[in-house]
Amino acid sequence: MRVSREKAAENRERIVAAASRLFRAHGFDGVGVDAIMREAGLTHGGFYGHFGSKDELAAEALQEALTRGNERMSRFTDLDSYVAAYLSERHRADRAEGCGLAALGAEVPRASRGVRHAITTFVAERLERIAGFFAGSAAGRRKRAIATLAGMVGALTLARAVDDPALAKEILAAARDAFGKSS
Amino acid sequence: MRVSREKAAENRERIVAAASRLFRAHGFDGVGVDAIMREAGLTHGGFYGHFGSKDELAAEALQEALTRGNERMSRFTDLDSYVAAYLSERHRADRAEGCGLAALGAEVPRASRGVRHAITTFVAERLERIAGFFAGSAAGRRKRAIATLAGMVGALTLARAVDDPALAKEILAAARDAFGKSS
DNA sequence: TGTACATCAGTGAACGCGCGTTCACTGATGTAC
DNA sequence: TGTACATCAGTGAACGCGCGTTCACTGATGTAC
Repeated sequence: MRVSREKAAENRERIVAAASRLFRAHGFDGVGVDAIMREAGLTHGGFYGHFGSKDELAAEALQEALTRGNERMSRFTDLDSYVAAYLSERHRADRAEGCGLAALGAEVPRASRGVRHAITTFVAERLERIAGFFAGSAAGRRKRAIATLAGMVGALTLARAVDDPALAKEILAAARDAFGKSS
Repeated sequence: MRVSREKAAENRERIVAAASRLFRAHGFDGVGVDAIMREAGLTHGGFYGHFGSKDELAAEALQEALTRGNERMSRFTDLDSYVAAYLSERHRADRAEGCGLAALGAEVPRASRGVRHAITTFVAERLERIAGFFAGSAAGRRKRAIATLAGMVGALTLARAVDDPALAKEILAAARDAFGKSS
């Protein structure tokens, strides 16, 4: 059953969006092509009409997750609300729709070149964005931005890893307090 | 070929040690029972004489990695050298022998109960250890310990993820500077 | 201390299963007249 | 604008492969006398 070019392009986007969510929730190795295509409302056979390999999709899906993350965070104009949104209980609980860096960052070193490149570009962008929240010299703002991004990613990872809800909450609160102040 | 009880116990330890290294290097899903047993110098068939499942081994191997990590870090008596050792180029490059939390932390939320429990205990221990480096009220020291541990784990994750060596180096240096001061 | 036998750690073939990938086919879409 | 045919997005069966796990077997170790 052939489908209109418009519909095919829309299907492709749905595959990327489904992969983006499923990879963040279950890791690159934790989701098969089959599950991704089913989530997108298609059958697995059509996959290779859109992508050369699962790996190629992984790079594109992570890219998409990171871009969407940038868009979502762009509405915050001060460090405090920026960090509070990132280190929220809601973000902790929702890996599938959350930050791709926190969800997949640890898997990146063993992933393909495309995936690593997407992450590198994203980290550079994020650092520039966060540096903009600080005052002072360019070098000082950049160093503070690095410490802030590291603290955000690390705190979210810890809060998600731990199986004690009170400890998770405490980690998020302490990190919001430590990293949410630009002065 | 039966083997002495002593030798069998030693073999079991070698399996755990091999798994601990391979899981940290390639993730829980990235290594098979076969590869672990081969690394331990055995054949895969004997695996289920020692462990009930791969998952059971994963919990024990992570536990071992974290315990060894605590031992390795116990010789540092001040925050500066503690953080410098953790955020070193050497630690960045050697995932297999490095911190289990940084290597596998992101996979923990989707792992078994045993794995999550091991991580939680470890995080609690680490926080107490780091809090000991600070002065002031117990609550204040604890909050600083949380921010420090989050920053350490996040910075190592970022430095490993990025494919630009200069950026990786910059991240480690900035984080050492930000998190290595107890005053 | 020496012998006879039971035990059981480790071996390697085999299992079912799900994975990434391929392919012949279908039938609606796009195009040429 | 309408018809005839080529194109090609999507389907579903099939592929080889590696995975986690099982099992009959082996032969050195441990034990009972």
